[in-house]
Amino acid sequence: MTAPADDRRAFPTAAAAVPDAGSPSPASSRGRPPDPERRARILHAAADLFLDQGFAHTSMDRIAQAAGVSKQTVYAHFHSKEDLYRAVIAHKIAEYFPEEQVLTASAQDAERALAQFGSRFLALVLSDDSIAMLRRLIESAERERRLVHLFDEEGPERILAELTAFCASGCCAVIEGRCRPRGLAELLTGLLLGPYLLRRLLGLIAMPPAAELDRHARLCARQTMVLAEHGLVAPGDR
Amino acid sequence: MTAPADDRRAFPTAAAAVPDAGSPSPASSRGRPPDPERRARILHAAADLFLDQGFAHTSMDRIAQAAGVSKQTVYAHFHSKEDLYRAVIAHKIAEYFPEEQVLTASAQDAERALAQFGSRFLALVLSDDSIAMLRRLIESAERERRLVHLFDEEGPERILAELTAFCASGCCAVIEGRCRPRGLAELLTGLLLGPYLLRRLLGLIAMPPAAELDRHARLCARQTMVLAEHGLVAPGDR
DNA sequence: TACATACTGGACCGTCCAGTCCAGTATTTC
DNA sequence: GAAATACTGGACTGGACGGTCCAGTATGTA
Repeated sequence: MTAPADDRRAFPTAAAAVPDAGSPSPASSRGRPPDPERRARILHAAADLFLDQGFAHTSMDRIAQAAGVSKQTVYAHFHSKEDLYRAVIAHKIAEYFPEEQVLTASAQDAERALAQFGSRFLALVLSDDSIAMLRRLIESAERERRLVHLFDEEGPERILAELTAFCASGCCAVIEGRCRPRGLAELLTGLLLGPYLLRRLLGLIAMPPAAELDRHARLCARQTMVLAEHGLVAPGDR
Repeated sequence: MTAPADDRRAFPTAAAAVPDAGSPSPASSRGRPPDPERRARILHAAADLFLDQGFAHTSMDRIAQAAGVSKQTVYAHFHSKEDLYRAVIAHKIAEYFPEEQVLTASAQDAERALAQFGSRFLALVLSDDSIAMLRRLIESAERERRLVHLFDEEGPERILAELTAFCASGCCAVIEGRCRPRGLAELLTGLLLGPYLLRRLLGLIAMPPAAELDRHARLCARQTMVLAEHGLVAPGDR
């Protein structure tokens, strides 16, 4: 049910959407061209291994083997292990947060729209793949500041911006004027993730069933509306 | 302002409060006894290094050097690198979550008590040391299930249980009967951590100043009360 | 004093692994 | 076909590091 998982062929294009930290030498147009299919296989294999074993526990030999490619070829496509790691994370970020608009502005009423948003948000953020990526991002947070910022801009910030725009739009007349829309967006996402995020990161619970997430999302939407009506929302500038 | 940091001498006793995964051979009472001071220094140095470099990036030589002790001595006190790591985390857990009762049941009114709890809770959980430990716990979550469960029982679960007990007690008459106390406790902690936890884990923000945390805690307490009055709290059994 | 154990310092071993080299083969452009 | 580049497979290097060994010294108990 989680979005990705089947697109082994989406790599070349998707990877281009991101500051490409990989491939050395632009190469001339003579001779045999590098095989994008191989590059994709390497990236895919590396993603699998890095995301569930972590950087330190994954060897380049293992990646080459899993990709069905010689180690030399891996190094032909990516300068170093760290480069490959960065490329994997950057690619995953692009993969998890597609351009698609998440909030349908034409929703009947605000609460319902927020609940729908909540369901999709939780399904995305709490998915096995997403949690694995977050784990890796957190473990290398000190060493990979750039990646973390890239993630923040492409992920949380973009989603929050969208949600904020929705809250600020005429769509939810009830809310307007009562509180800063950004604060409202942060409140909702906080409520949504509260009971799950840390437990999920620690591996204490599995991905909850969709029905449960839906129920929770509806509750959170309701809570958000009530708090907004009471003017009980923090200023948006955290 | 964060609780620990000064107690280099508290180790021997504190460490005993925890399932001791370290020291080999109970040893007879003859001959020179092992030096608890050295053991403490090792544990302390290891904690510093493990917590801010991570397991993989910390070598035993480096720990021995930082502790001012020979490598052999390190191995005399702890069977292996993993054992030492476990001992460090276990010790940190005991250090961060002291027995002391966090909630003063004699508080004037419930909301005020919850706000006070919130302040202390945030100061504890968001502190640099605590965040570093959480990072390590998350990064090794797949490999160290036992540690994670130990953490959960000694940390989050105990705090939640305390908070739940408080919510269930006669102290907050407003709330009673309206909703499950456990659900209320989870709601409050979720609201408290929402805007901070992930950003902190990712290193996107520094520890917020106490004044800000206080303000946030008061808001969360208010929000919790309002939601409770509306019966808008999830069942406690997630 | 005799014995047992702890500690030091440093050499040492085995392993793992990132990254390189190379000789040969496959593909593509000119 | 020729030149250029990609890919393979495997051997190889160099360094890092967990863990052990040892000879000598310190420090405790009987």
